[in-house]
Amino acid sequence: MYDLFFRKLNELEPLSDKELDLMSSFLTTKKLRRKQYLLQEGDICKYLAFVESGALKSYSIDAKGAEHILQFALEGWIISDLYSFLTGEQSSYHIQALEDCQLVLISQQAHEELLQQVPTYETYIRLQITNAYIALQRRLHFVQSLTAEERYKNLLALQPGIVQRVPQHMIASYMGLTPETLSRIRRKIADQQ
Amino acid sequence: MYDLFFRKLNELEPLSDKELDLMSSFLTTKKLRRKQYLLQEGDICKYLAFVESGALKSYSIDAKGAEHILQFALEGWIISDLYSFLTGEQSSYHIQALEDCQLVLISQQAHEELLQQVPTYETYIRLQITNAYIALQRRLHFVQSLTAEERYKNLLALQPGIVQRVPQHMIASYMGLTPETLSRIRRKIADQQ
DNA sequence: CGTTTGCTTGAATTCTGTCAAAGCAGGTGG
DNA sequence: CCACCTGCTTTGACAGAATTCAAGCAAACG
Repeated sequence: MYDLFFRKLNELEPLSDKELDLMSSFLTTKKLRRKQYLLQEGDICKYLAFVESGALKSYSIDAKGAEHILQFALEGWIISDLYSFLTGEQSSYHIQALEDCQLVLISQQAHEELLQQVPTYETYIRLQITNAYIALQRRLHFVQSLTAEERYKNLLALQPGIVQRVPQHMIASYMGLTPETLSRIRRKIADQQ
Repeated sequence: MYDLFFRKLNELEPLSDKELDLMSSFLTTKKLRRKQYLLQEGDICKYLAFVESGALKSYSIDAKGAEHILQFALEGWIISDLYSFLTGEQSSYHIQALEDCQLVLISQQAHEELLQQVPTYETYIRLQITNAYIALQRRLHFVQSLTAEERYKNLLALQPGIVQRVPQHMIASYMGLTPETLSRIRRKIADQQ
């Protein structure tokens, strides 16, 4: 149930049996079917969700009803609305399964306890948040300095898994483009070769 | 010298004299003249810089030699290249003073020590990083979902201090626009009224 | 087998970037 | 005190990129 999650932590530092027991006692698991929601706008985000298997997206709906994808999460990733999770404020995002998913849920309380009691957890989470921050910064930088075509090539190179598994119109939404524009960019890249 | 910095920490939790002494012993201060650099591309970022007074920008230079502003920092803000600071890798950013500045510098070593020994520091930094992450997320969301005009109005509403103190072509760079486009947007907004 | 879902294409329109030039301070030295 | 920089902003004309709206096509699904 917690295979991949424990393996990730073990890669940082071997976990004692005591720590494993402690973590098992605080964590829960959840299955989501394709299209089911982990979080909806207006909810308070109660969990960090570690993805054991499957794929999810987080997105918001703007004033005109259009969907804007913020993040995808595949196996081994964590997805959540960190803002809502940490502050207890209402979320303005949705998190939805793109495929059937097996998740490990970390509640706010579990998170607090584990930060205190399991140093490896603390290291892992700090690393994840730092990486998330850096990835976000890089993404913003790319949006500002690269053309859409360059950004798509980048995504192909850096995140091939996502491009393969996620419908193209969602990639477009993630990139801040219309599906038509992305389709034309792909056409152009194909013609170049 | 550390007035504003200590005041910020005190707002979270009153600091003991012992903690104040400890912090003073680890922190250093630095003055920067307008246009001087705190960090240049290729350097390793050795400090978190808390701004006591003045203003700075962090930016990168792209393949075509164009400048892209990532962040501004005014009094009470922290500026750094978190990635380089935390990992020890070379930075791909520059940090430069826009006005004469008075800074509090937190070295990597000081950061480690203070995280361990001053709980209020740990709380403060965690809060800052979380806020930075959330702000970045919101900014990315705005870039994807709002028009340039809407984003500029947003900036005026949320960060009036920056718009007043920073030259307009830098605001344009921060927004990922050319100065000409921003000028036309301002014209359009003015005409609406 | 019909419906849904996703991808592609075309034409018209809007937005943004580029290049070049002119205007407008504030500051400096003569 | 004035003339002249210099840094910054504005404007115009044009080219290129992305969006919008509409239509068509193919694969997947119940």
